[in-house]
Amino acid sequence: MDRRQRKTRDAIFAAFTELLARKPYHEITVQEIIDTADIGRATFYAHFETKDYLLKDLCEELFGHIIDTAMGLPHGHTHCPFGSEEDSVFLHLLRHLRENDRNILSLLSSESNELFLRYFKTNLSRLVRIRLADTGRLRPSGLPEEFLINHIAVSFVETVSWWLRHGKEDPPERIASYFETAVSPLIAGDGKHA
Amino acid sequence: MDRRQRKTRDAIFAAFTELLARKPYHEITVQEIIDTADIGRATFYAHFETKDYLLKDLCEELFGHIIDTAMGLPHGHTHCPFGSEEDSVFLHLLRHLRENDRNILSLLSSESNELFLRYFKTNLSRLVRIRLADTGRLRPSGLPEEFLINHIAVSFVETVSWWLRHGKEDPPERIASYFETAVSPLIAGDGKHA
DNA sequence: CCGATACCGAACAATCTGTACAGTAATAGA
DNA sequence: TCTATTACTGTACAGATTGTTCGGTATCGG
Repeated sequence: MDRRQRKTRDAIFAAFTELLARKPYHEITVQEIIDTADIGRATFYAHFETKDYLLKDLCEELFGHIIDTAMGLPHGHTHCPFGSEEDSVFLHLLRHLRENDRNILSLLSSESNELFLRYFKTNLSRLVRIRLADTGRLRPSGLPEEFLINHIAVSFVETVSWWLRHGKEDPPERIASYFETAVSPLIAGDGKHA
Repeated sequence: MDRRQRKTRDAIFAAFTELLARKPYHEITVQEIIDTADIGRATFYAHFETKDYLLKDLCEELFGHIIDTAMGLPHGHTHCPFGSEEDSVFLHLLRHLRENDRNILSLLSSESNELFLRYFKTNLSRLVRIRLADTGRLRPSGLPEEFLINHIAVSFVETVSWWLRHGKEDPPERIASYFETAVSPLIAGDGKHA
């Protein structure tokens, strides 16, 4: 990809991210993004059809990347579908988030965080689905699979959201344990492993 | 309140609700609302500062009403904080929702349903908080109270959302049981009552 | 019946959007 | 290095939307 394109694209993402930290999404105008990124008007529209598509592309890059990384992780060697507390994917995700890679934490803490939490959830569902399918057996809860996947994904996203709203100082390990406590009763072989 | 005001207000709510069933919130213009409600431009702005405030007022009326009603319900005579499956507040809520009172179901099923689910959650948290405080004891899960309240509220909202996305034909009783299965492990005395 | 109040409808400036176009600068590849 | 291609600039533009103003009319409550 042309170096100019990359620079412009990055400048737009950076400007957009910066603005999102200051004001809600729907109050940000394309004009502001253009001014902040210091680019020509036509240039913006050469890259993104609209502000909504900009958001979409940004989210797909961010969460697609994070989740794909997590999907590539080894699935753990324990009998627990989600791994023991020490090496669960979720703990990995929390640790990764805390590093504020690409300002993803800022976005998830912003006034428009719901937008990002939604994308987070969508991508996370993929991961949960795979993990459940891979490791097979669920506790016989009688819940439809899709319901369960959704429930777990949402629970994690809400846990992250709660983390950011409340004690950001809480270590990822504790947050992960909250999450596990909330959902582990629904998962086979993950009852009380510690 | 002046009869004229009520009529106008209702007309606006009705028009807004109708439009929301057809297109997402952010694609609806004030002009469309005005045209659909068949009122003068200045009249709209005499009632609502902005489209956002219209949404806010509508939601507060809808969910405030529904939750207040539910809060007024007897808290059940069983030992279960949330009542047995047959008379839990949540089952009540599901039944009430199914009646599509004031088109609340349409709104929760619309493309902009996230907007409404958010308000739903906010109001629901109030109810959950009260119920938990009233009936006292939680299962000793070690989770912070606010975390637990949020988790339960979100789980219910997501359950409703799932209900609307999937089998709308499923009876409220079954949906309620899904919800109870998902959260009851966290609540004292509500483990396996059936 | 009458004063108060809500509505109408048209007009208004201000803002934002998305597109077009002609000129300039940077890039990739030979 | 040279060249054809591609991306960016800057301005200008039409169209749409917003929120306000104001004189006139209709409806309400008492």
